[in-house]
Formats: sequence, structure tokens, C-alpha cells
Amino acid sequence: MSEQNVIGKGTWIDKLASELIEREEQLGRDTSLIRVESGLGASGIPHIGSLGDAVRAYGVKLALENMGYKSELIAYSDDLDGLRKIPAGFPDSLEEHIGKPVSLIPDHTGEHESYGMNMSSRLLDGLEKLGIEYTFKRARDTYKEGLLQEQIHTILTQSERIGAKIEDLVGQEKYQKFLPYFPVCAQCNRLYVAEATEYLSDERKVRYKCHDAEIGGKIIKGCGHEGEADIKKDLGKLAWKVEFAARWSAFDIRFEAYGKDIMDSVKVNDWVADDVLNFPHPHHIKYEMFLDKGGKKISKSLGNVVTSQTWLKFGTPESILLLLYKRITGARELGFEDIPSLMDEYNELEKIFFGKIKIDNEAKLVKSKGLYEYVNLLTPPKQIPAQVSYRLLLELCKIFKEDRVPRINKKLIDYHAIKETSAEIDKLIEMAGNFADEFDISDEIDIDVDSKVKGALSKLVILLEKDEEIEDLQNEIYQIAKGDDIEPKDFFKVLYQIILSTTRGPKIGPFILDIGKKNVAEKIGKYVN
RNA sequence: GGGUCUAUGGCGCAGCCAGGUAGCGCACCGGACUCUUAAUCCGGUUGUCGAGGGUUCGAAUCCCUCUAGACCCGCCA
Repeated sequence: MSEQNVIGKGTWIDKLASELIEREEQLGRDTSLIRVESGLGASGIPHIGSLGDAVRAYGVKLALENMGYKSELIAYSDDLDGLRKIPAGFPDSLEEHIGKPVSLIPDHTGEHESYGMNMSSRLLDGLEKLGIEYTFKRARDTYKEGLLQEQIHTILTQSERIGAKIEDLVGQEKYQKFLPYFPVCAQCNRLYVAEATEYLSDERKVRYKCHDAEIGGKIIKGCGHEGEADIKKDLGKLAWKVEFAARWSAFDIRFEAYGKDIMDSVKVNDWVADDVLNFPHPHHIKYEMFLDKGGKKISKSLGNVVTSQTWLKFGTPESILLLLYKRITGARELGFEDIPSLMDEYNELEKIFFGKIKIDNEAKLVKSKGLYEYVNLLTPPKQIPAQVSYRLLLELCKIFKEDRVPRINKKLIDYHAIKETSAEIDKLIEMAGNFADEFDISDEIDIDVDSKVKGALSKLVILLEKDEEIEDLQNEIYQIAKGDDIEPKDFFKVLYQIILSTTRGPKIGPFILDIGKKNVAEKIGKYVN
């Protein structure tokens, strides 16, 4: 490693960007503007993984710019895709729209132009909150304006060859029989039901017949309409197996990341780009999908969808960016419970970046600093901001449920964790508080209170209700336990269970004074009677 | 049928994609502090890095084979 030259900022992103440039130079292509693309699904609720595609592409754009190239990120919404199933929590009234392009389905909330834009805007909103800049394009406009017509024409005239190759590459026979183009039926507005059988090359029209089709395990009735779709302006779209290639060629895309679930499609598209459209396919990187945590349900009603909107209630944008930039391979199960460690990992990177933590291994140091820079979208702060351990905040939030922000701020200052309050710290406390409230629902264990313990508890209540300064509450509690012949250990445990719903906690004497004697007396009182 | 990922102390994981002293959390053990609890702090133990081969001065890391598990594709997007 010592002999190695560090590329860019030493991360996988830099390495990828440099491979990309090298490839472009070998191909002899113009590198005055290198476009990268990210596809945005518009048919379901976008989760962190959907963001990942765009965020990582943006990282590559940053790396390219850092290396002195001009670059642009195209965020392309697949809003001509048909709706296949209704996402959890959406009204059944969408049923009648199954099979229609999502951009033609009304938005049930009325806030967006269409169902598709509703979904897209959630994703775009997530990107904006992370500070990702992009050029937005939509499938609907792309087809309406005929931007892909040359590519469509070429593909359709070679459909036989393509159909055979698809079978060869991925074993799918369908396109030997049908054209890889799905018209939207002019009569019932649905995709997939209209099967394209013939391409009228001279007129650039596709002849189709609308009939029953199976979508998502359900039979969708076709309307029987027979018609022709004009590839220059009518609605309809290429099948995914060939659509990327058309887009790459039309928009001059040089890089696109993809999830392993569409590996096969990418394989076919690469071939189509290279051999049919004569456009050397973009450089790729494949990433693993994020999976829901197995067995651990987060929220059944929400279907465990980890959306950026929800994530940002608990963690900073940087925590999402860290998750997505720290590595590209081997992503596994993901859930909100990863937030605390990501938050603290970010703090650690920050300390490394500002030289507060020493790292011996030069390569690791460079990489960590680089990662920090990417997480800050290459514009890191000039000096180290005040930081607080997220886990510490979680602990404090579990204890202080009311007046959280001022009380925790005070504690933090007592602990010398911070020097002064600030809007940033307040925000962190708020996020940790949200997290603590949402996920640290302690098990409501039945507390074993026998008569002996009851007696001791009532003594404690009496003590707490006295309106006097208590000098050494810790010891008083200890003496009560001792006096009633209870193991102090067990008595403390009961107190923790009553007050905090855990079996342990901070030193109890000062802690009770902290959260208020009356408050505690009330809580304990419930167990005495 | 095709493909991808994962395998690292008791448990959960990081490190791997740019080879250079095997790390973290929990658990565990010891100590400090506390009039004896808990918490806290300090220190410590825990590993044939799934198996086998290869490359290398050097492999958890790169290559090949194998084993086990998870997932994806073979509807559609």
C-alpha cells in the first residue's frame, strides 16, 4: 500500500470514477461532459435503497468533478411504468387503475399531478434533504417528445435478432414472439394488455391488440381494442430489457449503478447498446439490495418500509449519506436500529478528519477522511462542530421525557459534553428523543412486588413526599432496604423497573432528585396500593 | 436452470472491493470509586478469520475449488 498512489480521496467512489475515465479514454469518447444516471421507480413508496441509487451516482459525479471533469446527474423517473399492485396503506380505489402508467393515474391525495408524481416527489424530496442536485427527467415527457424515437426504431427493426439474443442471454422467450414495446391501449389506457405484434417501419407505428393479461398474479381484462401506436408521440414504452439502452444512447449516459435484482436486464441492455445501437454501454457498478431486518418488525402497518422521510426524524442527512457511501458491496439487512451506530460512526469520522483521533495506517486515514468528505458532499465544515454521542443522548432521552431539550442540554453541560447550547445540539436531542420514544419501548415486565417490598416502597414514598431537602437520598434508600430486610440489590432493581422500566440505570439517588421527587413518589405510589 | 451475496471470539458485527501487528459492542474476569447495591471509570481474557489449494517477502483481504446459509432472475417493471 505504501507504494500505491492514492486515487482521488481514497474511497471506492474515486476508484470507480477513475476506472470510468480510463474506459472513456480508451473508447475515445468526448469527456467534456460525463453524464451519470439514476433511475427512479415511480410505482411504489421509495425507500432508502431507491435513494441509494441516486446518491451513489451523485457521489460518482462529485468524484469526477474532483478529478477535473464536468459531470451531470440525470434522475430519470420511470413514470410510464404500469401500476402492478397497490402499496400497503393506499386506498383500494386504485384497483381500477392497475395496469395504467402511473403518470396517468390520479393522485388519491389530490396534492400531486398523478400517482406517479406523488411517488417521485417523495424520492426527490429525500434527495433534496440530503443536498443531492440532479437534472430531473420523466419517461412520460421523454416518450411524448419522441426523444427515443431513433433508438426505438432501430430496436424494433431488429426485434427478431434481439428476441433471440434475450433468450440466449437470460432465457426469456417472450420477445421472440412479441415486440419489446408496450403501447398504452388508446381505448383503456392500460399497458401490458396491448400486445405489440407488428412494427410498421415506414410509418413508425406499432400495431397492437388489447387482450387479457396477467399482472401481479391477477388477470387484467383487455378491452379488445386493436390499434396502432405512433412511436414518435403516442404513449407507450420500450420493455425494460431494451429501454435502458435506448435511454443511455439518447441521453449519452456514461455511468449507471444498478441493483442486483435487475442484473439480467442490464446484461441485455449492455448488449443492445453495444451491438444494436452502437453506443458503448455505460460503466456500471452493481450493488446489493437493502433487506428488511428479518424477524424484527419495525412497524407492521407501514410494511417495514425504511423511507428517508422517517429516517430523518431520527437521524441526520449525514447518517444516510454515510450508510450509502461507506461501502457499495455487501449491503445487508437495514433498519432504523442502525441509526445510532451510524450517527456515532459519523462523529468518529469527523474526529479523524479534524485530527482528533490518530490513525497509524496511512491508507485508512486517507480513506476515512475521504469518506467524511463525501458524506459532506465534498464540502466539509471548516472546523469541527460540537458533537455529542448519539447513544448518550438516547440514554438521556429515555430518562427525561418532559422538557427534554432544556434538561438534557443542562446535563450535557454538567457532563462537559458541550460548552454551550446550540440549534444543532437541540436538533440532535430532538432526533434522539424521537428514536427513544419510537423504538425503546421497554418490556412492560410484571414487577414482582411482595408485601415486604411494598412496605419499603411506602416508606420511600413518605420520604419523597416530605417537602424537605434530602441530603443523601442514595443512602436513605439503601437504609430503607436494609431496615426491611430486603437485599439492596433487589430493591434497587425494583426501583429501576418502576421508574425506568429497566433493571438498571444511573445512580438512583441523584437521579430521583433530577427527575423530581414528587414525580417518582407518584409512580411508586401506584405499586404500593 | 442461471446469477449474486454472506461465513471473523460465547452472541451481534466491523475490517475485505487499494494485501502490511485481527478489531468493536454486548457478555465475561480483575481493579478503582461507593460506609456493603447499582451506575461509572480503568485494566484484562476470549479467534486454526467456513474448508482446501494457489499468488506473494507477507493473505481475513487477491485467484481457484468446495461446503453451508440467504437472496435475486427465469411474470413485470
